[in-house]
Amino acid sequence: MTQKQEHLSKNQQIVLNLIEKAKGPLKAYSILYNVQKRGIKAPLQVYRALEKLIEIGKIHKIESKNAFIACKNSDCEISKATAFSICNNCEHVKEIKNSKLSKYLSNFEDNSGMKYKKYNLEFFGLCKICKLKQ
Amino acid sequence: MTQKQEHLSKNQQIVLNLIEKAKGPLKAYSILYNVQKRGIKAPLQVYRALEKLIEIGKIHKIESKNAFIACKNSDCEISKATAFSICNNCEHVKEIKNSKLSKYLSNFEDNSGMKYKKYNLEFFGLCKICKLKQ
DNA sequence: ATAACAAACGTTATATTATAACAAATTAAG
DNA sequence: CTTAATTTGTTATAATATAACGTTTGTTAT
Repeated sequence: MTQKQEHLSKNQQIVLNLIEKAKGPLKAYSILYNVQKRGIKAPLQVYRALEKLIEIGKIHKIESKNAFIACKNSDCEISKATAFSICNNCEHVKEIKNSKLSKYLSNFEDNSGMKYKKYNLEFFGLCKICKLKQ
Repeated sequence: MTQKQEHLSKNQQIVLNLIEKAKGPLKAYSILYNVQKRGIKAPLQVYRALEKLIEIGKIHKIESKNAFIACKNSDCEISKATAFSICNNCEHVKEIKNSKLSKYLSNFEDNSGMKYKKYNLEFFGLCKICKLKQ
């Protein structure tokens, strides 16, 4: 039994704490500004922590926003199947937890002869609240 | 009858020609270097053309790569439903044209009360060729 | 044709996002 | 304990993208 995900380093823990407390996805440099009081001084320190946290599935990158969000699903698993809903108006982002969807996509095959090991899906639209406002 | 997509401007046409000739996705600055002989001098000229071409559905952005690829599907439609397969080894990218998949995703609803207008899906794995090599 | 408006252009400067390279310190495993 | 692997700290720089401005071109409606 490996325990890769058990012990986070100091910087990794600092960055993860911040991301987990946040209401939405955070950008790398915004993370940097917010952890400077905790001793992290350079972008690279943040990016290295982010890289590791992504690798072990604690956070995900929202590619269309270059931002990072805590994993709310299967906390300690390496994430190779991610789906998000993104509001075009208020920018609210939420990870979609839907077993039918994930089953469907994990088993998806086309005629390319390619076996997919990982996917990332981003849905865009208006969230409930923004729909009412408009 | 609008004809938005009919007439591309000079810069838009230059950029589109290059992307359509390319074998894979191109990065913005690589596009820039390749169109300098045609009179485009600044990044912004490229980015503006890209923005327009995306808007009218002639090209797509591969978000995980910050790269741009010609649309091979419904050429002149504004694209709000995109799916790609990406080889982790050779970086080969291909747009997935699969009506079952697109129907499934276009009609997808979860319990968030959000109606999705657009999605982008990226699959990762090893392509046929790279699978053999490894 | 021409006025009025929108779209695209050219240009300079700058903002934002991310990585290279290297040496030192810390931690995990044999 | 000592070797290997990981993480750190640091400086510098690469890569990606947009702001702001004034000009030019293209469209539409008189």
